[in-house]
Amino acid sequence: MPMEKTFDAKAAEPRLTALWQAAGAFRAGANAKPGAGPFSIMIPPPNVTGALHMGHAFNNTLQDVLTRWHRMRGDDVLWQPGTDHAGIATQMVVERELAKEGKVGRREMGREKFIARVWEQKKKSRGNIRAQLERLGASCDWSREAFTMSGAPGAPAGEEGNFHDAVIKVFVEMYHKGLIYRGKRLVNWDPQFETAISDLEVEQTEVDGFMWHFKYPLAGGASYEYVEKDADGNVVLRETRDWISIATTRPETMLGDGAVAVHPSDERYAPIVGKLCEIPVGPKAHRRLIPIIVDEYPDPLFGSGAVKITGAHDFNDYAVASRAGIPLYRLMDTRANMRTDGPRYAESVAVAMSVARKECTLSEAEIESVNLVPDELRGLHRFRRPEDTEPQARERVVAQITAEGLAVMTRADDPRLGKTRPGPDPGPRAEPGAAAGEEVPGQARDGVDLVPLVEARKIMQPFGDRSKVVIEPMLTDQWFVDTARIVQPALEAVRSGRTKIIPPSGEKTYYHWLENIEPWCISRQLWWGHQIPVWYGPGVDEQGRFTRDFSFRFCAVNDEEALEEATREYRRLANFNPDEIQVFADESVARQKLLDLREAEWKDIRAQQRDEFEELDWTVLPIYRDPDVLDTWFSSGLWPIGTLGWPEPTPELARYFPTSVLVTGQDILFFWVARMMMMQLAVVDDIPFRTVYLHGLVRDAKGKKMSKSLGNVIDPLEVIDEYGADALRFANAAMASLGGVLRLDTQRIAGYRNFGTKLWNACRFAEMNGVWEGHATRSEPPKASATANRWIIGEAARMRAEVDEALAAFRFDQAAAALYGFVWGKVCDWYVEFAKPLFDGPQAGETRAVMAWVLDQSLILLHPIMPFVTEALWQTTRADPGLLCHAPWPTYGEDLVDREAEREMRWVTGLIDAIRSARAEVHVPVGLKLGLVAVDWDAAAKAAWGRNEALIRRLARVEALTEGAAPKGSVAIPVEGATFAIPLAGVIDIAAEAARLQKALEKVEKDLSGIRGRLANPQFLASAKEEVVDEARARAETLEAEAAQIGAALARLRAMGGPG
RNA sequence: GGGCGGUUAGCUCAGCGGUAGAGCACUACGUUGACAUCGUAGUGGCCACUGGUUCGAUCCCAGUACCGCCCACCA
Repeated sequence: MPMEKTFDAKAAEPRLTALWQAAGAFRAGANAKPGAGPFSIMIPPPNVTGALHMGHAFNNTLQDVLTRWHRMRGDDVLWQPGTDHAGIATQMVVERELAKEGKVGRREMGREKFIARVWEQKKKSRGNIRAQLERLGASCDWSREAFTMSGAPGAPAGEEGNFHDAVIKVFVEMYHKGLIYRGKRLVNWDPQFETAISDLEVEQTEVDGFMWHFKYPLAGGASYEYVEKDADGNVVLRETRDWISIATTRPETMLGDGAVAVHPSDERYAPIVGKLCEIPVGPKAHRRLIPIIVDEYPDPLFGSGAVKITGAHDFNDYAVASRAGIPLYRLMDTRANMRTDGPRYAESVAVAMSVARKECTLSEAEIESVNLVPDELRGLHRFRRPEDTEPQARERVVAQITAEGLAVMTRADDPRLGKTRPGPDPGPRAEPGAAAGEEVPGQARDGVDLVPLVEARKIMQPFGDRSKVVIEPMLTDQWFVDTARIVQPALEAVRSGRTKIIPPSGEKTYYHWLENIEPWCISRQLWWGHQIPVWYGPGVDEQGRFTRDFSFRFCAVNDEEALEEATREYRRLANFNPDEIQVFADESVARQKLLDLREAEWKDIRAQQRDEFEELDWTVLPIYRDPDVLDTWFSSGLWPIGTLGWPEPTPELARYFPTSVLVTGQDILFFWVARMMMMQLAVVDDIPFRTVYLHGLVRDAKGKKMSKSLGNVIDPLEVIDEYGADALRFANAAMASLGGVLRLDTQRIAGYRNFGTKLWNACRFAEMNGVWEGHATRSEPPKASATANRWIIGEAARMRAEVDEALAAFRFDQAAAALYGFVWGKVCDWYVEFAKPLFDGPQAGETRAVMAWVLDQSLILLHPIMPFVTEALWQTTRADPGLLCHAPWPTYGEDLVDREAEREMRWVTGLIDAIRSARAEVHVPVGLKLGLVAVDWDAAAKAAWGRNEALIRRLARVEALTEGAAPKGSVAIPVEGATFAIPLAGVIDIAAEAARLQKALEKVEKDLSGIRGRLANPQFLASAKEEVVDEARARAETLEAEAAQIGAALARLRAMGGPG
């Protein structure tokens, strides 16, 4: 059956995928030679409900190239696939689905049902990622597909696996080593998902914002002399003030201020340091007073130099407040609405005031219960969102202060005011300027009118990377990994070179981050994830009485063990009957249970005798599990060992860990790579991978980030539909130069599709000429006598070396370039053309054998990058093919390079090029066959001609050769060791030929003058390396000869008496 | 503000001490025993700028400008 003109990727790809799968071709260890060393890659797990995007396509192409390459080389290969449960992202997807289906929300559903629903969703989308990766040709071992939540409680059948065990085990161990701790800290709070997130999940974005300036009156009407000086110390302003000026971008947080801070060196405020000032919000009768303190943090040159300190809602303020012992007053709830809980405002203020006056100190819990939000602001959102029709807390606060005359005023024409007034918060995606409320109405220009100073300015605002809402710093109890204590080995592993990061700039970034690492907040207030294995029970006070604060903690691997441990502990403390301790899933139920106990039962249990104790109607002592789940990155941080079965001592773990290479985007260097390094080293005391290959973000052809809103997203599956997976893969490989920006251009993909067609047609040509008949694949080339055959064998050997070298150095672009250049530039452009005349000659047999070998090598060496078209060709061109993906990778060296043949082919192709070029320049019709005259040639040229005459005549389209002087009206063809002439009397324009030769001569002379100049410089001769000098001499000789030949031709032309 | 990159043909990028390269695009010609998803020939570059090192710099060093990315951030 004759081959089609093009490769039908659409039909072939599924067929080949099935062929590979049926053969188990990608199983761990498939095609491994006896005694082979391991090569393992862990896939960066995509989100389980996700879809493959271009970044994945790129990333997985590179992994697959490496995997296929090593597998063909006979290494013991594992490419471990799997997916990530992706806490926030997946929970978001499912909640959205629920909303779309009009079903009850997550909270109404309850935790257990909701998690079951997420597992359903997982089942639904299961196979998506796999199918998409298979379309790309990814040769993962799907029989080992892993999932970061496998084996978790509630996991349905088919999700057995022990990844969950691994995660819990690590938590428990780290807990007991003190590497994980719980604490009340200021964390980044996402009010959309109502969870804490880590620093890395916060995006700082510049948005249009406003800065308000307010007066905080001094307590009791006190006043001071405010003196402002310029840089030279001259007094520029002196006035008596009974207030201090404060600037803020977040007026609503004023309610929680604990102090006003100034720099210790700031003379302006020295007179009032230590005094109290008034927060100008809330009912006048209950104004709160706060101290004016000194701290290094305020910048005297910025704003008024005085900063309000809101320890519970700002990271810098938190640090100041901690240093100064200023209480931290939380103002908002989990949705960033102003708190509605706790005592009324008046009562809360009274408590806060007595703290400020140092009349009493409060415990953390007591501070927590204080709600300083004025009653009329309670329940409002922190600021007005687009969907809010009414002013929220921020606007109300501003209005109150302004109405009271405590806004700092300025001339209406103050340029700082900007054109707009504060409106609803625009969110991060809004266009610049969209923060606009209404335009400021025209003002009198005489300078008399004064308006509140509200500066319009760009401010950096933190947004949740998934929710895109403004992050609120919140004071909450969270779990942290004490990263400072596990970071050193991770740093050391890279410093020492045990793990290598490429490109090297990645190492610098890695060091920089790890050397300045912050504690890692690992608890998330979500439901989908690994629930933290910690249980809380009632505490026991010094008198041995139970307390209601659930301050006892037990860390264990599951409910049963937690119960056992709790029993042990309570028995020790209170001689307690284990049957009476129960685990509750829900904190509030547990607390209620505890409240239900009669007051008597609380009293001094330890003192009770056992029998007395039993008389009490004591039903149960509740303990409950921490409702939070772990940060997704905590579990994916264990991906390398977790997928290999750890903590079980599996053979795969022994075989494939540490893994060979991690291929991933540099955007998750911190999120994932650094954490895997730290965790693997902390848990199993070994590096997770020997090499980390980092690549950039895939962008569109113009270098823009692909995004739905820009509409420039290129779907890899659509690309595969249109051009085939091989084209996309080749484009990906070709883009992958180290450290470059990745711009994906569909034009380029089309070009590589054409490359596949080119290869296809070269094979089709071979097939039509019976090249494959009786051919057996072998790594050593057949013996050849024809120069072209000897030459192409050497070219193949060079290419093979280049490909191996490039892949070993992760230079996928260079490997791709070498293959492209060989297949198209050497095989198709020259060798196939040479073969045509050779097939008619005495060397037809050897030529067929060599062509078969050369195409075999092309298929083998291209296979890692273009698996489909190469496998398809492999299958169609031989009777008993086996699988190309298991074909042995060649190892022959450059000893196959035949220098003699190479030199001769250079001469032959040079002559052909020169003739073609000359013909084109003097406009000889392509179809016209011309005579050729050897005007002058040496023995080598004669011999080369003799051996390759048929090839030259065919490709240069010339007739038989004659010897003799250049005929009148001929074109001169100077080549090494010979000058040829093409008789064109009457056909050519002598002037045009003269111009052509003149141009050629000028170029040669320009080159020559450079080299002569260098050779004439004694310092060059003295300092340059010997071979450089020799090379220059040789080059000069060649150029001189060429110049002479052209000169002679020109002279002949002139002698002919032409117009030139 | 700190860190890391980049600036080479119209475009996208290689190269990185001694002849400036590729692909695409462009121009002209072309149904030549596989391929028009093609062939042949060609046009196109003070290798960002300024200094320095060197016999010699696109390449090494310093500075400048512009462009990216990451981290931190002034209330």
